[in-house]
Amino acid sequence: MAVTLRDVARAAGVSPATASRALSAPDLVAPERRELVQRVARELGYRPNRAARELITGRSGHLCLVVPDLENPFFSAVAKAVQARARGAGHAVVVADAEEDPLLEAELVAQLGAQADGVLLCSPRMSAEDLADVAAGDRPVLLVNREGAGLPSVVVDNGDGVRQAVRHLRALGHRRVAYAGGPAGSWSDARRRDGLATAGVDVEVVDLGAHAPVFAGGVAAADLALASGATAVLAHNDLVALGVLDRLRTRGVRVPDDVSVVGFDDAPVATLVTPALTTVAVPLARLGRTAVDLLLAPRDDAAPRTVLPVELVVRGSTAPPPDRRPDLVEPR
Amino acid sequence: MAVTLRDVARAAGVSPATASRALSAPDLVAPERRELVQRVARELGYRPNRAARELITGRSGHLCLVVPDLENPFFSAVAKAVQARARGAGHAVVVADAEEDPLLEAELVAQLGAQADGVLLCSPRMSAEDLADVAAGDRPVLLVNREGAGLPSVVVDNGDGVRQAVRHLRALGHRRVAYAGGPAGSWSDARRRDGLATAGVDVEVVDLGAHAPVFAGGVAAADLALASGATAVLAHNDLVALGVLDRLRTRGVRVPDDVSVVGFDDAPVATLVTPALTTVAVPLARLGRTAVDLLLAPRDDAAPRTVLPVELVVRGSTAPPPDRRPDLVEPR
DNA sequence: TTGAAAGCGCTAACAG
DNA sequence: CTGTTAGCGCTTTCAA
Repeated sequence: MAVTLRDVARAAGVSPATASRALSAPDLVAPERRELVQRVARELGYRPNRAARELITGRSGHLCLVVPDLENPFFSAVAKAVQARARGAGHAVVVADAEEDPLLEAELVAQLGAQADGVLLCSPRMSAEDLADVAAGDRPVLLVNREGAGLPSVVVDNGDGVRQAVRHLRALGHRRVAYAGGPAGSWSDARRRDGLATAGVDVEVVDLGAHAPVFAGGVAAADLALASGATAVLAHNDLVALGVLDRLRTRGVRVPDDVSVVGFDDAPVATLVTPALTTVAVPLARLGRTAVDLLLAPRDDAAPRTVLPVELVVRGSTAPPPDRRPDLVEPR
Repeated sequence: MAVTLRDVARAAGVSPATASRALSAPDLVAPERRELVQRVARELGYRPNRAARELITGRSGHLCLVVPDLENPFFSAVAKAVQARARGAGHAVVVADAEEDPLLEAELVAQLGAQADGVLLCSPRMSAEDLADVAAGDRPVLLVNREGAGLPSVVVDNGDGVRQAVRHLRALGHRRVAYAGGPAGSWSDARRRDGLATAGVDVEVVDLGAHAPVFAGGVAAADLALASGATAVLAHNDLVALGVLDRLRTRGVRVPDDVSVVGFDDAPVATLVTPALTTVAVPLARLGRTAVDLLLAPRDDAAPRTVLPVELVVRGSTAPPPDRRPDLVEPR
């Protein structure tokens, strides 16, 4: 059997209450007894029983993180940061993968969130109604990469991101840009479309429709992009951009000579390919850290809506369009 | 306040004991009362308090998964599978990222593992001694991608993997292959070196030394590989292989025309690049699922040591070496 | 088959 | 500042 607080108290010659206080609220105990208890606890290898503590305090020491897909580098980056920050704050993290399924997502939140000190909902795919239901619970919930239901949130400036991307392409001389959008219900995708509509530069944007936020989605989008006559493709995220890149290459289209490609997120994969991806860098680690800080902070005022800045990173996948490069040997 | 078992019992007109049994051990309750209680519980939205249950049963309903780096696609793939399988078995998963740090790893296992129903240690970097300490605890521990300390384990056939890779290269005509190894303490890396030594084919293997199991490690290894005069590089994993690919390209070396590259794992990134990576496919999801099954299975016999098969997947990054391709326009 | 009662390990009043 | 007491929500003897 494990060492209990009673064992420590007995060995230190104090009552269980004093032992408890010496470890959990040191200020309430006389210095010498406090240190005695702490020393004894250490020597005995005492580890508080979380279940017992939770039963009375109502706090489990667990945070719950729900993501649509752990294998997506965006989410694994956030998960890593969340996990690290939570550990620093004395919390363990229960991670749940919703498999891009809105229903499973809602169920996971209900199940796992119930016994957690707080829930981090990352890019939730669930409907606004389900989100409102989630928000109605008593435990704190924080949205990452989505806003809504009056819940506190951390997002990035999606509109500014696409604006930076489009301006970059316009500066290179592109006048017709295709947008390979993300999944239908994606909140961030909607924000990016808004940004596109208000980019304020003389660029025609062709909407390629919704695509799964993965490599295969990009492959499908590439053909549409080519058919659209656009000279540049802005992808929902880096994975999609990579799919575009791959398909273009398969079809004999050179990047960036013939077509430019821009990603979003700056996930680690962005620099794993050639040409390296020009992309809108999202502060992934900061997103995760901020989420934990906000979730754990005392909720004094109204639900805070935090917006983190993004920054275009120009790499090898963007260049002037063919018609702007008369120096090319074979312009077509 | 949440709905408690007492509430359910009262509403159903039975004692708390009966209500408890109706939900946790249905066989012990008369059919009609059982169904009454279950219906009332459902209607009231009753959710058992895990802490209270754990306090008495000793089971938390949590598994603990410790990985060296959540952002490494190998581990995120395993984590995803573990999480899915655990959910199916009614368990939540606490995920911890040890940041490739053996000390932090040991600490995490001690902290988080203590109150979990079982611990999944994936590719642990810790010393054999620390591993033995971990094994000495009372809760079940299962090793993934490592064997040792008399603990049950699930691994893949590393030796067979490198053997398949080397035979493939030999068949293409390569006679000098460089091995870009993984981190110094890596168990799987040691197994692969063993496999290399006993590949049983007429191939000279050049050891490039230890490298971080990430992109940057491969970049460093590429220069060594070039200097070694090898015509093919076998990398510790796909990330390293991608680093090799990138550096070779930067230095003007064509893959696979001048040098062939083989990865290990077949992580999703393997098909995201051009040329797509020839690699030893590891059944990542199966690894995770098997780990959960074994951890949760009643430990009847001695610690099982499961070995999963691997399979070489030939893609575009391997081809005959230059001297075997006299048809090339520019052999050098 | 059911209920009463005890208690898991810990913390939070409440006195002293 | 410290000890006594009670009890968190649940399961599990033990009797009935």
